[in-house]
Parts: sequence; structure tokens; C-alpha cells
Amino acid sequence: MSEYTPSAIEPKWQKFWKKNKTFKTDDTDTSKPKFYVLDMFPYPSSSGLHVGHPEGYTATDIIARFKRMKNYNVLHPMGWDAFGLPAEQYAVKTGQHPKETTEQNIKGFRKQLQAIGFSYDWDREVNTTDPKYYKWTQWIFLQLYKKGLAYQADVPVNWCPQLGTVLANEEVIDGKSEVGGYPVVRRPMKQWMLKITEYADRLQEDLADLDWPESIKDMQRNWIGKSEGADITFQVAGSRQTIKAFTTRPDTLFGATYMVLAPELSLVDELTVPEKRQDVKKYREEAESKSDLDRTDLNKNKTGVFTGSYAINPATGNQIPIWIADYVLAGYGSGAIMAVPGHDQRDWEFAAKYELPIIEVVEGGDITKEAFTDTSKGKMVHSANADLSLNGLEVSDAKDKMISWLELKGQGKKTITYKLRDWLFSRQRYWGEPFPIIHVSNENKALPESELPVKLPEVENFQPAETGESPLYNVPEWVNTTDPETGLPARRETNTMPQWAGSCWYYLRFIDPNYEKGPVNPEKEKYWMPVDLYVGGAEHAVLHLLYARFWHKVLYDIGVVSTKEPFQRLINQGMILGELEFTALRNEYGHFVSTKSVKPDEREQYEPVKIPDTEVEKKGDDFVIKGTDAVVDARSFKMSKSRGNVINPDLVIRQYGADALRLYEMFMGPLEQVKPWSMRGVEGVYRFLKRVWRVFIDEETDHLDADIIDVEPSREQLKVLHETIKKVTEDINENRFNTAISALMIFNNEAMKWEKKPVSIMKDFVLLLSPFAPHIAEELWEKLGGGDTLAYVAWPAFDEKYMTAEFHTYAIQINGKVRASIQVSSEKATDKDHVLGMAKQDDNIQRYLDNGNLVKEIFVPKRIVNLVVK
RNA sequence: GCCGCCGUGGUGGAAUGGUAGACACGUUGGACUUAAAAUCCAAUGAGGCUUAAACCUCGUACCGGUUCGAGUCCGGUCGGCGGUACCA
Repeated sequence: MSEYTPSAIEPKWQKFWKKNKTFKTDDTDTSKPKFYVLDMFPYPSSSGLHVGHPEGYTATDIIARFKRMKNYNVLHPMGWDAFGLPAEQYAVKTGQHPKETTEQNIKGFRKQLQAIGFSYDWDREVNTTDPKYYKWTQWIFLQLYKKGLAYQADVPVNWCPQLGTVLANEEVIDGKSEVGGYPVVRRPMKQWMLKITEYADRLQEDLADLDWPESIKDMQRNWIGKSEGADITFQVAGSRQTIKAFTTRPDTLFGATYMVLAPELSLVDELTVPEKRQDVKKYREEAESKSDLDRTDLNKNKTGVFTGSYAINPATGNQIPIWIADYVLAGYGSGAIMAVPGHDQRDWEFAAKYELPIIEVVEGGDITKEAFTDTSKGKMVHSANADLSLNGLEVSDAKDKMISWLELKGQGKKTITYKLRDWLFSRQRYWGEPFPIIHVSNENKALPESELPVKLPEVENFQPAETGESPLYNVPEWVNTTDPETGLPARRETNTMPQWAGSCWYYLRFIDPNYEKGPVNPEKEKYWMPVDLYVGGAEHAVLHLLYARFWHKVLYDIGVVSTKEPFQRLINQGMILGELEFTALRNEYGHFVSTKSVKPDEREQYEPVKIPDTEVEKKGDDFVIKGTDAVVDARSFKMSKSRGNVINPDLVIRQYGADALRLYEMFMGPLEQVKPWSMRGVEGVYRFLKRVWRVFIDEETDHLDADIIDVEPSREQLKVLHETIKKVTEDINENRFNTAISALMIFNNEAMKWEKKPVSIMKDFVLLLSPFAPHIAEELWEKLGGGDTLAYVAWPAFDEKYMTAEFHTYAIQINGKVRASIQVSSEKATDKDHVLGMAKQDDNIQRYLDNGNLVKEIFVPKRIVNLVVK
């Protein structure tokens, strides 16, 4: 006497799977084809799982379950990216050790994930903060260090006073910290750097072979920022000093009327003439103290000072002034540019402000108004000297000719430059991997591998040291040590690694998480790598995915892994937004005002009021409050605590069950797409599950419905089944889960009408449903007498022979517009004359034929007939 | 500014160049019920015509093109989203 009750079914099967280790990956039999399907592992935050997590996780779980039924050996693991700032900030506030909070959070996350019924092999769980794990993170760092890819440098770093730490460029957004949004300033500090730039070319080139979304590849290409051009050497007038400048426009050298150096360059000291020293010093100090935000704000208003020195333009032989300005960046190219104000907008603005000469060397624009930067049209002018003339050439030809000429003179060469910078790899924090480095008489020394792991010591105080150094600096008994090889006194490195470190290689650890001779078991690595499918949020398009590729390539170079790339196929799930919201604006008298009539800067004068969707109607292109003309805003927002539109997956499970949650997240729309949450949508798929239950179960007796019997299926039943198998199979293969679910709904809607339901057919349907809604599927499978678990039962196969219909429907068009539709028996469906004959007999079609001349007949077998009538 | 993606009913979304709107939500009407919930049935892009059935017009942001036929391909415009930016 009970209807569909997920709260009874779901825990039962979750316990069953756990107890029987149903999803334990047995990789001793490597003759089976393998499939490694991976989720981006979460940071176990204190707020718990968000509905965004189960989106990608459900997708991979469907694929994992599907592949198992397709007889693949499936690796589907989960772990924790557990180092990171929030736990440490919490510790600073409360004194609770990050290790404790992390453990609690992991417990919560694990429980939540298990309540959704994901088929992870929990025996392979990894945790980046476990010394057994970070031992190998440190080991990999040692390999980087030994290869000369890790070095220390005094670099102007992004220092965040509030967080008391240095941030990577990637962690700074608009001059503010990504975490917390605090201001960031630049400050020189000794830091560990990783030479990712040495791999820039390979990181760019190898993207071509990856089955990744083009947009993500483009983002990485953009980030790596390869540009081709030339390095040109300029003599300093009256000195032997030279300045190298990178340009992508060597063709415009005749138009270079001044040079600019980045204020940070040490060369500036040598070039500054005595009477300019004051100005230059002042400018450099200002530039240094400016935060990134200030620099960005001053984008349009360029500043700089003249050093008093001149360089010689190798093409014209003219002396051109050397300036310093912070619109030139020290970190890109050589930190010096040749300024061509006629053909570069930034140079043009600077030249206009400081009244420097602007010369046209490519025709086609009006350089008195702005720089002419189009390289696709226009010919070279004013570009000739005694032994070289570019005049009349196209830009691209002029480039080649200029580079050859410079090479001949020994004053330039073709060069490739990247935007990508070396990776700032140290943090002044406690909750990260310690570096396996000691300082012996001021020299860095790598610890021998036998000393790993270098464990984090216990500390009392999580505040950074006053010097800005890590809290570890305050633990003398840990910092002061001895060199294990010489016995000499030594000091430990107190910086720790950034959060990215642990996530750079975790996919390798899952392969054999307890392997003790290296980060990854080489035998198993050869079997499992690469990851066949990697699913996660697009926010990791450049950072995590670029760093992991870099480490992987280093590991490839030293023979630890056998593949050049870690992630063969990548899918980014789209963000789930909060429910659609309607917002009206109310004025001080309590009247609603049309949002259309309010300018953006006047909005603050009105009170925003959330309007329930039942109170809103569509009027023209706008939504208005029912019965009024007050236009409201209709928008979905990113889920956030402050907006109060966060959906808690636990509550969804409690009310509708895990299967409904899984189904809804997949039914919402295409995986990659950004889409708003809808509680009503959850109810929709919940209703579907209730209908499925009623198709199988007699709710009076709780037993299998009496209509489910062992009979021969009818032709119609076989047709529906096989169409469903085909659609669901193809859709899973192409990650179109929304339409796969709609196919399952169509099947169930049909089955509800059947008087007799053949067991064989109903069993196949349960199997098709099982990757999406595994709990109800297992329960129904048991009731159907299918046995223990359906997790490894063979996936149903479809056969086209069952899918032929008795009749085919043809749409009959006149001049491309459908005017009739006819049924043709299958035997005659491809008989053109027969079909055309039937079409012409249709009353409505005849009317059109009578009123014109038939000039052409288009016949598309089994689909359409188009008659062209004039 | 530059790079990339996207514009389809009241909503989420379906549509190998071949009957636009599958599937679901919502809404409306009905059945069951003392009533409600749940469930089931029917209608549901806009409009026209008709007692009705049928039929007709318009319709995938906008303008144009290719084609027997365009949501889909091509060119342009507008709007939205994401990334990125003194990168020389």
C-alpha cells in the first residue's frame, strides 16, 4: 500500500553497494578495455556540497555506470583538494586546526556524495593534505628542482596585506584578491618560481591533439599568448650600451620615433642623465607602489619621464629619445619597446601627450586622429634609407624584408614571445605542502628523497609572521634542523606550495593510491592513462588545466608517465544559476515604476522588490506586474549566500530523493550550458519516477504489477523499446543526457498504456534507466527477479529490424510549404512513383496543382515530397 | 578593444538542410473527492475563417543571400554571456 518512496529505497541500495564493494575497480585483468572517467575533485568547504557539484558528477556517474554495463573496466574515483585558504582563515579566527576542520568537512562531503549514489571506488580516495599523498607532491617538486625548472627569484609580487600573502597573477582579479576581494599591491620578494615558460611552446602545440572544447583551447592559447615578431637591437647614442626591443611590427621601424623602457629595468639607472635623476627616481617609486588596480584605472592616462638619453634608430640613423613609462611591462619581451606612434594606439596617445613626433609609414589611415593599426591593407611609405627601401610593399612583405636586413646588419632577428609568465609557486601560508628544501649557509639544498615527506609541524598560531613570512617561520624547532647529509646546521624553507600543487597530479595517484615506490605505479599507469574523460567547471580552463598539463609533461620527460597529455577528452559543465527572479522597482510613495524608465544610475532611488512568478505576465517583449504596465526585470543570478538563492542538495534529496536530483540536473538542458534552477522542474522528474514506479508496482500489494508477465512482446512494443535503446545509447555516447531522459519518459508514457507488459521489455527499460536513476532501477530489477545488482548486467542492444513501422508519413510540400501529410505503407515507401501518385491525389494538393503548372518534383525517400508549382 | 560562445512559445529546452516547438514545467478546462492534496484525461506559438471539420496567414533577434526547401549554410546589423587586456 505504498507509493514510490525514495527515502526507503535509496539508503538500502547505498548500503548494499558499500557493503558489497560493488564499484571496486578490479584492474588485475588488463585484457578488458579500460575507461578512466574523472571528476574535478572538490575543495571540501565548510558550507558543504552545492547543486553545482552533482551536475558534473552525475554526468560522469552515468557514463561510468554505462561503460561498466558495456563491459569496460572503469576507473571512477573521488578525492579531496583539501589544502587552501578558507581552512586557514578559519583557523586564524577560531584557533581550530585546519586539519580538524578539513577532516570534518571531508566527512560531510563524503556523506553527501554517497547519499547521491555515485558509483565511486571509495577504496581509492585521496586527500592532498595527507602526508602519504603530499610526500609525492614534494617528490615531484624535487624532480622539477633537479631539472632546473624550480628557481628562486626576487620578483615584484602581488602582495595582499589583508591576507598577508603573496598571490599568483591568476589569483588577482582587477587588482583585488580572488579570495575575499582585498586590494593587492606590488612588492619585491624572494619567491619560488616554476619555469612553465620553458614548456610554453609544447603546451600550445599539443592542444591540437586534445578532444577539448575549442573555446577552452582558445583560452589556453590566449593565455600562453604566442606572438611572432623580431628583437631589434638599438645603440645608445654616445655609449656602447644597447637596448633590445621586441616588436611584432618590424615593418614600421622607420616610424619608431622614441623608445620606452619599463620603469623597473636596471638599465634605467645607466641611461638616466644626471639632471633627470630626480624625475626618474620619483617616477619609479610611484610606479612601484601603484597597485595593479591603479595601473588598470590609469589605462587611458599614460604617464612617463624622459631619461635624457637617446638611442639610434637603425633604419633612419636618427637619434630618438629614451623614456620610461609604466605602460611598458617589465615582464613581457625585454621590457623595452620601440615606439611607433603612427601605428600603435598606445604609443600614439603617449606621443600626443608628450609631443613626440608621429610619422606615417603605412598608408591608409589618418594619423593626426589616431594610430593606423590595420595590417591587412595599405602600403609602406616614408620607409627608405641608402641601402633599404620598403616603400610600396605590403605590410607582410615589408616585415620579412626588414628582418632580413636587420639580420644582415646584426641588429635584429626573428623572435617568438609568450605572454605566459613563470609560475609563482610559493605562498606565505601554513596550510600547504612544505618545500623539501633546506638552507645551508644561505644556499638552497634539496633534501634527499629518503627525507620525504617533510611534514607540516603543529603550530599554535596561524597568523603570518610580521615579516610577511609564513606562520611556519614562528616554529623554531621545526625551522632549525640539520643537513641530513653533512650534519651542518640548516634552516627549513618556510614557504609552502600553492593549492594548485596537489591538484596537478592527483589523477595519477588514483591509479594506485597506496603505491610506495613512486607517485604512480608504472605498470598500471600504462594501462589507465590517459584520463578518457575529465569533467569539471570552466573556471579551471586556464589555471588548473594548464598547470596540470605542465607537470604532466615534466613527468613525461623524466619517464614517470607514458602519455604526453593527461586528459584526452574534456567537458566543462555549465554553471547552475538560481531560480529565475522577477524584480520590480518601487518608489518612495510605494508605487511600482517600470524598470524600463529607470536609468542605471537612478536605480538606487528605488526599492527593489521580488515579485512571485504568479504575479507576472508577458506583455510584448516585457514582463509586467499582472494588470499593470510596470515592467519588471527577469533574470537568474549566480547562486550566492548573500543573495539567498542557494539550493541545498540535501534538502532536494530529503524531499524528492537522490534519483530525482540526478535526473533533474541532467534533464535541465545540455551539460555544457549555463541554466537556471527550477524547483518545479525537480517536481516534474519526481512525477516521472512516480509514474515509472506505478508502471511496475501494484501500489495496493507492493508487489510487481500483475500485468508484467512473460509473454511475447508485440511488434509495437519492440519498436518502442528498440527506439528507446538506440536513442539512450547514442545520447549517452554523445553526452546528451537531457534528450536521453526524454526518450525514457516517452517509453514510460507508452508503457502506461499497455495492458500486458512483457517482462523482457520491462527489464531492458530498467537497465536503460539505471545509469540515470540507479536506486529505483536496482529496486525494480530486484522485484523483476533480475538478481543481486544490475551494475554489471550487459547493456541492451538495439536492432534496426524492430524499428520499421508499418507506415511512413510523408510531408507533402508545395513550393516548400507543407500542405498535406500522407501515410505510405513501408513496402512502397521508397517507390517514388507510388508516393508521388498518392501525393497528387490528396484533395488539398490537387487544389494547388489545378491552379498552376507543376515544374519540378523533389522526392526525399521516407521523408518529404516537394512539388514546385508555378 | 581583442578572442570565443549564444539569441527558438509564458519557462527549461527539442529539431542528420526536409512537417519548428519533442520531452518537461506552467496555465486553462474536466474526471475522482464532502473538500484539498495526489492521480488521470483534454487543450495550450500568435492570429484569421468556420456551427464544425478542414483550411489560410504570420512565426526561430534584425536585414539580405544561397537552395525545390533555411532555426540549421553564407554576408552584415543589433543584443546577451564567458574569457582576456597598456602583452608592443
